[in-house]
Amino acid sequence: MAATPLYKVQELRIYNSITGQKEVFTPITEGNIGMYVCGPTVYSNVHLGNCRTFISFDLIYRYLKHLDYKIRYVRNITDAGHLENDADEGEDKVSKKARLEQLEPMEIVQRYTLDFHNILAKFNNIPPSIEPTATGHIVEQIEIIKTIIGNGFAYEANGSVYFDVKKFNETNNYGKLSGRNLEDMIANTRELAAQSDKKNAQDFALWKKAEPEHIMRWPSPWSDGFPGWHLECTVMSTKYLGEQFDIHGGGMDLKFPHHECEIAQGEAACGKTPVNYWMHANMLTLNGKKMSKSTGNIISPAEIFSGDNTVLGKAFSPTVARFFMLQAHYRSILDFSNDALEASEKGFYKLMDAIQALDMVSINKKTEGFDAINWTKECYQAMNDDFNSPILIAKLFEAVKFINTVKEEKASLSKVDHELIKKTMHDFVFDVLGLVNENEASSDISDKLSGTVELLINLRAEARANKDFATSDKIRDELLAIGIQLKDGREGTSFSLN
RNA sequence: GGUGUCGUGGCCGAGUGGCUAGGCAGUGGUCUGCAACACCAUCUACAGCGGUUCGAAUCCGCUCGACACCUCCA
Repeated sequence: MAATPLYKVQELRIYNSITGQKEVFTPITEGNIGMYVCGPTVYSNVHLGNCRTFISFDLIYRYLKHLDYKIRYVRNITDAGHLENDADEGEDKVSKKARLEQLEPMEIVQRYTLDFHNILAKFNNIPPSIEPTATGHIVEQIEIIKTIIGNGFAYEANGSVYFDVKKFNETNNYGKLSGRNLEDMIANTRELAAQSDKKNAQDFALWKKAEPEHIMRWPSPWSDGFPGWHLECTVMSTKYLGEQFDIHGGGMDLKFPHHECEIAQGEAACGKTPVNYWMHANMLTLNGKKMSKSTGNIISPAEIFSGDNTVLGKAFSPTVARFFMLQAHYRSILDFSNDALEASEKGFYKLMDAIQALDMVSINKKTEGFDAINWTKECYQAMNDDFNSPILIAKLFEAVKFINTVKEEKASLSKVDHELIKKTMHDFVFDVLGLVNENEASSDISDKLSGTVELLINLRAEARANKDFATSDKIRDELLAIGIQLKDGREGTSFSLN
């Protein structure tokens, strides 16, 4: 195996939500990583806010792979157990949608799982290693409930099983992830509804007895019913990654109660804390407020791609939307707007143009005006500092400026540095950031297109040589009108697709 | 009410004790037949008020404002 380049040996630091600090990342097994990310509940189409979280973790997944870690990435599909409302009163989200649309629950699940995969593929997300479903792990969920009851941290009441938070908190710490303490929570809760089977309002369901009208139900020692929402993640992460694993991710809004409950379940079942590094991706906002299905403050990926929404002035490609999101750090709130997206789009094309130009610049004996090795190191430093993609992108634009200067023949570039810049650019832009150069789309069409445009460029050059500027401008302007921009340079005319 | 995060220039968005963030937009120039692209130069900042410090956008306190979680959401 080749020697690891120096710039890869710098420590990777990850902000751990449970300690509130950036920590040096040390996997349980050297060279291997287990990562679990909470996936969607498939009862409706994903919106752009959902996508941001998965794009954030796609960046993380890609970078860890790039660092040559062997990584198993597990992301679940919640197809049962996610209740509409309060755990005592609510209806299962999938069941409700099925009832409303008069479909089988699994038809709902299939429809929105396909939508989810389709949209994430458009954003060029890499699929996870394993994508397990809650309904595929009912048996395991029943087993772990038995274990938790056996360990004394859960109780059965009227066919349902609840996690005994108060009991758990006597020996463990319920609230350590979200920074709450149980006494405060108890002091601040309203009186329990009279019909509740729970001992305390903080207790959460591990198993729910199904009401007669409830369509999704499975037999269990306690009742015909269905598992609680928090349980599936504990079961599936344990099954595929072990009782303790490296990284658990999800949206910031899952920190409490969902992830807090996962910690409690893991500790109650296995006697040890399940996760070493908790990572939370922040929200995408629209009009300064969180995108949220329940408030309707959302924009869908399909609307971005078609431009069919009142806040949008035009359509944007998936890769531009992805680039826009990666220009903010995953832990920062990002506000969506048409202006911000347009700014990102222009920057994105500038980046792509420079990468193309890199194939055409002239090579000299030595490099002047740029330290390619140091620049490469800085790119890694940015990503090693808790996956700081905005700084990485700022660094990439430093190279863009240099490439353009070389193109102008106002700076020189050596063969060795040319290769390094090219490799670093490609590694980070395409492999790590996961961007797609739309100019190089399908090669067959692309070849025919460039042949056609070359012909027009030659005709225009002849016209210009004859000072027939009416003809030359017509060619230029009409190509621009259909999205092909001609660029006159020292070496002749090139073009790009806008 | 409880817990937490944040307030950066026209817009988006990094940084977090002294050193240019970056992108978009603007202005002046170079290039061009005119443009576009590109390049060079340049302009708008760290919510407010105190404090610590040789030095604070960065640390501390207060005030104001915003957001998130505490019910479902990535």
